[in-house]
Amino acid sequence: MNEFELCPRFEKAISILSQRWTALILYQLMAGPQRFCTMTDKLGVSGKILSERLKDLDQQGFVIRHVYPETPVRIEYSLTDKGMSLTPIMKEIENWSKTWIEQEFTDKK
Amino acid sequence: MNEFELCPRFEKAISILSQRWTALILYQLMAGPQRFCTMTDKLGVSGKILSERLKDLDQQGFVIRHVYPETPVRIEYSLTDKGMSLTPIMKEIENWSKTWIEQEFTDKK
DNA sequence: TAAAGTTAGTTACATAAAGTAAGTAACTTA
DNA sequence: TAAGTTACTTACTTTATGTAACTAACTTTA
Repeated sequence: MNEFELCPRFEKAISILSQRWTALILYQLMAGPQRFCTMTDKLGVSGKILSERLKDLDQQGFVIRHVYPETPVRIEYSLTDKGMSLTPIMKEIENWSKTWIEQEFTDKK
Repeated sequence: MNEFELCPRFEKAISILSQRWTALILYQLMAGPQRFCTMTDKLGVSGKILSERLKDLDQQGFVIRHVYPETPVRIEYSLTDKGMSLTPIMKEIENWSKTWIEQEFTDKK
């Protein structure tokens, strides 16, 4: 009916990026390395989910976890090259939202 | 701590695109107008969810529903300008996946 | 004319994912 | 010794998704 077929790599990319919170976490990290509590505060994500996502993103090679044995311990998460490589996608979404997302939505949660 | 703040429009864009199946449905429609059963077949999404998503996407102005009173009835969904405007984002994701998604994943569901 | 087929859904129920809030470990400061 | 800090984890509730059967409206076939 249609010669157009879903590319498995595209599907996989979408399945990663469309996990709830994942894109926002990666976007947040594009501003630079950040610690756990900063991210929960800025994103409004629970510790439980942030913990899960960072573990996944670490395993998938998007994020690195650095431990600084200060007092109290400081743990920073930062993007790998793979994580950084998503920047053009995020910029494209950012750009799209400026044209197509109504002002009204900027007041809503 | 950081001058970088989450833009509400970006957040809204992400919340739309990261709904499960939504991005794949929009991507699929970029190939041209399609009917309900074609989409369930090609995407592997259940009728229940496809129905929900198409209703939402229609209300949000991404998709239009056309009824052709043939026998049996033919209903086609197509993208509006707003739906089409997501093409650069999809292309960017497609492009990213070619570099960063391993071949191994192309065998997995 | 009754039975079966078609498309585009909906409904009821089961499972998986996410949200909430309290708890923990390891350490320090008051 | 009590309270504070960060980075989590655990137990429980709510929401979202998956599965499979069912429906409406119409037509074709036996």
